[in-house]
Amino acid sequence: MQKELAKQYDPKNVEDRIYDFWLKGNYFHAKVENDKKPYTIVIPPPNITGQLHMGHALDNTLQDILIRWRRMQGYDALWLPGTDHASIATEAKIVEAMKQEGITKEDIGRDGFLERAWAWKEKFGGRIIEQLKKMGSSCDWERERFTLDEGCSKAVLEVFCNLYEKGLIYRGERIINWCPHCLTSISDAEVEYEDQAGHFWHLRYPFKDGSGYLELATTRPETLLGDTAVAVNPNDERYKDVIGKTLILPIVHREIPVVADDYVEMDFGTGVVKITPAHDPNDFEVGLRHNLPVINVMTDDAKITEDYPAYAGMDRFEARKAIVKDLEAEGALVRIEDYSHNVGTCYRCHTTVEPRVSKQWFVKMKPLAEPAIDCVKSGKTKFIPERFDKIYYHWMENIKDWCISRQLWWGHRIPAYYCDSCGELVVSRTAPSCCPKCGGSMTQDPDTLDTWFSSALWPFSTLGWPDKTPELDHYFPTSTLVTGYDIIFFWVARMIFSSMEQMGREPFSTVFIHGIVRDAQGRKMSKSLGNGIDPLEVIDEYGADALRLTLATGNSPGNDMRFSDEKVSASRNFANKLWNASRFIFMNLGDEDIPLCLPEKLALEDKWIVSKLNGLTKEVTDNLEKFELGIAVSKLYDFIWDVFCDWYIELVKTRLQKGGEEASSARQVLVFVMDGILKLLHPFMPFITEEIWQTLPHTGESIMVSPWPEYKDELNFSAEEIEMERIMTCIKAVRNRRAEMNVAPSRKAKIYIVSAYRDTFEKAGVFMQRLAGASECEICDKCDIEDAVCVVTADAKLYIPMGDLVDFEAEKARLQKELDNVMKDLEFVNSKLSNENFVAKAPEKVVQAQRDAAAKYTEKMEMLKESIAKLG
RNA sequence: GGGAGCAUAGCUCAGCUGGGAGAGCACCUGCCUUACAAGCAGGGGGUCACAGGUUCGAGCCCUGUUGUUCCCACCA
Repeated sequence: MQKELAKQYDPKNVEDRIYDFWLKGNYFHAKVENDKKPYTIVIPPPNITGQLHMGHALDNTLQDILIRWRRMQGYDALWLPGTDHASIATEAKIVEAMKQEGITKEDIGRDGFLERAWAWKEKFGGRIIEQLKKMGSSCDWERERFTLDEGCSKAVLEVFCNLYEKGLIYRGERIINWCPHCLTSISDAEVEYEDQAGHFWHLRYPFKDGSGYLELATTRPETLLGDTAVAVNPNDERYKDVIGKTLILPIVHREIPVVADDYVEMDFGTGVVKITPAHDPNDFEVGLRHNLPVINVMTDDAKITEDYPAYAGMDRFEARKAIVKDLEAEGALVRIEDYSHNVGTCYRCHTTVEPRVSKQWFVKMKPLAEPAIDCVKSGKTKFIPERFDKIYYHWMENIKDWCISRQLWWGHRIPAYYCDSCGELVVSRTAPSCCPKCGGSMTQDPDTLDTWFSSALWPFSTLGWPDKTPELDHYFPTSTLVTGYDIIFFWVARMIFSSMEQMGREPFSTVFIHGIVRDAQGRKMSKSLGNGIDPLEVIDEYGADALRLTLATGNSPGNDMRFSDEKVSASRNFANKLWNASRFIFMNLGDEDIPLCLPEKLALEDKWIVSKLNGLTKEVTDNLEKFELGIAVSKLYDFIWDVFCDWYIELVKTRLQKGGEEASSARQVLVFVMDGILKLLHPFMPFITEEIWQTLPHTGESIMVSPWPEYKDELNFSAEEIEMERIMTCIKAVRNRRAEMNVAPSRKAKIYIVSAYRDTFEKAGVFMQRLAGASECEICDKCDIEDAVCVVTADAKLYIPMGDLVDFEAEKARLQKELDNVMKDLEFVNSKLSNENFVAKAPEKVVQAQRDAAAKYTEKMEMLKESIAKLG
């Protein structure tokens, strides 16, 4: 570590050095310490792919803030699954290693979905780990990857077999959402609906007996090929007589029945619906009820099958055109209507999904949902903010079975095996050598599991489950899950029911939900819009600390936030301010050893700042306790900039210049307060605080493991706070007046102070000189100076003789205006106090506050009147 | 159709359990005051969306209205 602060704050420099320092010290390694209270945060795995986006940056930042804070509080804080996820800067290291190895983001895969993690490890993991070692990393990267890979696979296998044995996993023919582009099934949660302009094609199906037609409408005429019935509502008078009759399906000329089913709504359209069990979930249900045949008319990639030679091989949308044309030729098309409707699309590629009948694996959700609902209802798991409870309940209560099989090549294979000769199905933790029934050879199901199936096990699979490990014992259930609200269904809900089922208890006690990061215009960042901002580029320009501060500032739970360069730049400016304040302290340290405690004799301003810091410590801790990170950090920002830099440092400059005992105690207080500030700020801005802390006098090896400041009653000096603020009010008032009168700062003038708080203002002389342009200060009982500007505060009257600068008329007008304002204030307060209801019903504290205010205003009014009278 | 969030200064947003409205950025004025011009001092600027209600007192609580964003479900 260097022993001096550079003149210029350079985030890159600071962050590189600190990062290396942490790595060499192995600070990121969590050890299982059973005598310490555990604090565990669950994190999602996708980060390691290097496909970092702002959402990850936000996740990481909030998680890291909490972890660092808890660690400083003495918890055994672990960030799952890693021992090495220091912050988003970790990602920078990985990306750097990738660069060195010539591995591009494209090599890793375009999306950064969870599945890629395993592919990533297999293909590039080793090389990147080697490179990281070469770059000086002493971290146990291998171990982290290990938990990702083998450990989790074992857990997945175990859970799948458990659920199967309990009858909670079944294989069956159902309608599922099929993505013709990805060529896989997707779960309900993975379907995104979007409004699309389309048409309503009104068709008529003739009766077989020639007795006319039934008219109906469809938005997807191509599915007509698979129609196996037409349905009406059983209570519909209009169609009472046609139920049971036979229709001729146009074009195909197949005979289909008219069935009655409650599913049909009488007042929508004509009240007649065509039933295509193979291509619509509702129709499929109707089909089951009426024993209708299921006719699949499309191939995997949504082309018409060979069974319909006229359209075979046509894409579904081409086929639609062709079929409409043929319907028209046949006279079956009545009319076309414009219609806007919701179309389901794949959340990855946004291809229109095709509902499709196929054999898939499902998890029975009803029995799993109940304990999961109870888990939140009973408060074992709490959402922050609370309103997300409702969303969660609603989803859980209306949940359908979860389709978990995917036709993708990456991911965990389903541990199901089929006999090649007799078709026997075996689900097993180990591959069976032969069929238990006929002894034939067996083949494993080629399907893989939904990525969220394994992610749902994260809170315990990463801790070594199903083995009994000390980690699991110590850290489970975990403390906090930090994630965005967009992921509640995908991940959070599934972790809860999986944990309830497998572990018999909640996976975490708190779910801290944040919003999503939007661009400066409030739009969602997306690849198609090209408005995504790469956090690594932001870090390059402003530093990781600035980015973290930006993401933490103004972040209230559950709410979205906008991201803009201006905000990061403001954060960087703050870092710079802190840097310069530290430099100031550093420059004034001298050669003597500064003990890290308060001096015995504290001046007024010392007590003021110490007391303020003490209060801040309590507030920030309380805010963090309530997950109000944004509020906590803005309080720190205000304290550091306004209170510490703009006031305290300025207040002690004179003492420092004077030297001797007074300077020495000032130095001690400066170091003490700065130490507190740095610790409170460390979770938010770890790099710069560590760098500064290392340079200033300190105890301990790293601020990361130094104890979190605590509120202490004996450091509460509320009387001195009030006293100091009386002086500050005067300084502000004088500055204000001088600015109004355009008095050059270089022009000093004597200030006479008349006040009942004589003792206080006896101490104010130096401050008035340095901060209020006073040449000297005199406390007097009464002031008879002519030609003086008069400044009045609630506690004092200050006279500044400024000779020819004083325009008596203007001065009088100013004082009169001030008097008017004070009288207005007084009137307002008095109106309250004269209201009997107020005095009777408001709490005594509030009433007393108003009485005090009235007294203040009266006093000030008297002083102003006196001054005006004096001016003639 | 069901549900949720948001509406506060020109812009982006804070405002904790109700006690005379705040920050950052932008703007205006004056300052290179040996930590900092990425700065310092000062200033202007708000009917807290609208209408009712509860209360001694409402930006905050209740009801309704409007605008806006999102989530869920889905009628062919």
